[in-house]
Amino acid sequence: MLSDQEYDPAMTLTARDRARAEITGEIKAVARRHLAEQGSAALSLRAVAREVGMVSSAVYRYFPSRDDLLTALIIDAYNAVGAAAEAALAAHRRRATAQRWVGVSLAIRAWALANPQEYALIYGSPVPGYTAPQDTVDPASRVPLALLQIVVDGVAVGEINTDDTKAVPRTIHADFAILRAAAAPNVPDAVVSRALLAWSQLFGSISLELFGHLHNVIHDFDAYFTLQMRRAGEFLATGT
Amino acid sequence: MLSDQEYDPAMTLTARDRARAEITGEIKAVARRHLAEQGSAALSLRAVAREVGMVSSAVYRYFPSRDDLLTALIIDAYNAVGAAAEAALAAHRRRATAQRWVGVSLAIRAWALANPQEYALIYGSPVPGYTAPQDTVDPASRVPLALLQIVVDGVAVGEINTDDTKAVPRTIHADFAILRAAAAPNVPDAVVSRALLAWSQLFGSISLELFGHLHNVIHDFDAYFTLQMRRAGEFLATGT
DNA sequence: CGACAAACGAGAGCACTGCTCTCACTTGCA
DNA sequence: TGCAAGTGAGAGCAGTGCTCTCGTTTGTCG
Repeated sequence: MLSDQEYDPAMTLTARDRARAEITGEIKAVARRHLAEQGSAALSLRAVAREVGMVSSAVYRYFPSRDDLLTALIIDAYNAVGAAAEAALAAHRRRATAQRWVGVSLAIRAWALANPQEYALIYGSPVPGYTAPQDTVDPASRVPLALLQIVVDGVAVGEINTDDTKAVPRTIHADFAILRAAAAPNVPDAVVSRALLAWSQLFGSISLELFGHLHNVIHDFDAYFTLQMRRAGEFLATGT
Repeated sequence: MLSDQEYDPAMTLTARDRARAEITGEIKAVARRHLAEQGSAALSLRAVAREVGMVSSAVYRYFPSRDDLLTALIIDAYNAVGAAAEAALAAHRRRATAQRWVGVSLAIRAWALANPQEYALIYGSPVPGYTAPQDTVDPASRVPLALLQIVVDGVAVGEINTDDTKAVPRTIHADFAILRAAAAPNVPDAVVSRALLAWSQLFGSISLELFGHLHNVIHDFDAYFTLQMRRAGEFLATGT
């Protein structure tokens, strides 16, 4: 497959660089497995090093601290859930607004159920003392942007009720205006407000379920979540 | 004040029992301060012991493990936020349903802002490997019950729109029936559903704000939260 | 009242953690 | 070809949760 190799970016890299990338990836992969199995608090650099077959100090050549390793996992998690949301968004391209909301919501929840520790890592309590580096904000915004796209498209095709013209507080209007200019053209304040409310619902519903607050209250979580997101989608689109 | 001492329950306890209760309380108080200052992950039994003036092994006479100390703090946190919610519920007794929702919501958020680490402890990602002991479920249900009480009262006085009679899935109907029998008499399925959705909104909004997901999006958080809870209260009461 | 068991605090110790520093060795570039 | 940068190993430090043993204090019961 020589022709393939011509396009392989690894060709332009030195052997050392390739080794470095490979080992970095292996460390991350092992760390991700440990995270999934025991949670972020139990993630130990030394344990990861042991499994990779290195001594702990060697891992520090690749990640300057445990927090940096965790940051890498956080970025990966944001990208994974973001990709899931974007895929669902595309798959439901031709559906009505409310149905798209349900579709993307279900995709996000499915990812969360499949990767609960990663969900907790990014949407649960921030690791104490941990401040999100700038590298995380782009991946972190993929899900909100995907959800917002539903609204933007819905408004564009006239599928979203924009009758509500009640004024919002001045400061909020300013915040919404920035958001509108950046990612939500022609979406009026009331609809932005509904979208944020629906986002809170989605995030809140998944967290309540995953963190055990619906234990012994709801049993058929699949049916419950679908029911609630249908209602949320209807509310988002029609305002009722 | 001899007459006071007659009613002092400590009188019936031995000196050792009183000392034990006092030291237990002191440990908890120091631990709570450490929690508030550095978060749950940084809570160290040894550091607490040092500050209390004991050696670490002595603390184990009072709390069998770090997890048990954390559980005590969790129960206290649930009770604190529950008490705040109940107080707001009582204070807004005579207000309309939507206003009561806003009032109780604001009280819960105010508590969360004043005690962010404790909020994260109970509503953030569960400490990995930590399974909630039975002692936590009663304190944990105080907030949901207070919120549900708004709905129960609203239905009782005919202030909540109960026109929506759309059927919910059978399994969900069963779950709602249990909830209705236990704590929500005469509240129809659709209203229970709206209440749970509003609860998700409340919890989701506070978490999104506190965990930094609205950073650079919303700036006037007070106005934003009030606006959103007004809308949620309206939705809860009227279904629109 | 006096014995005995339970409760208690201190100290040492074990296995683990994140992280640093030093030392050899390898690799890639000038 | 030589030299600096990159790499891995090992020792070590300060901290953690937790256990065990040891005297001492305390409450109860014969």
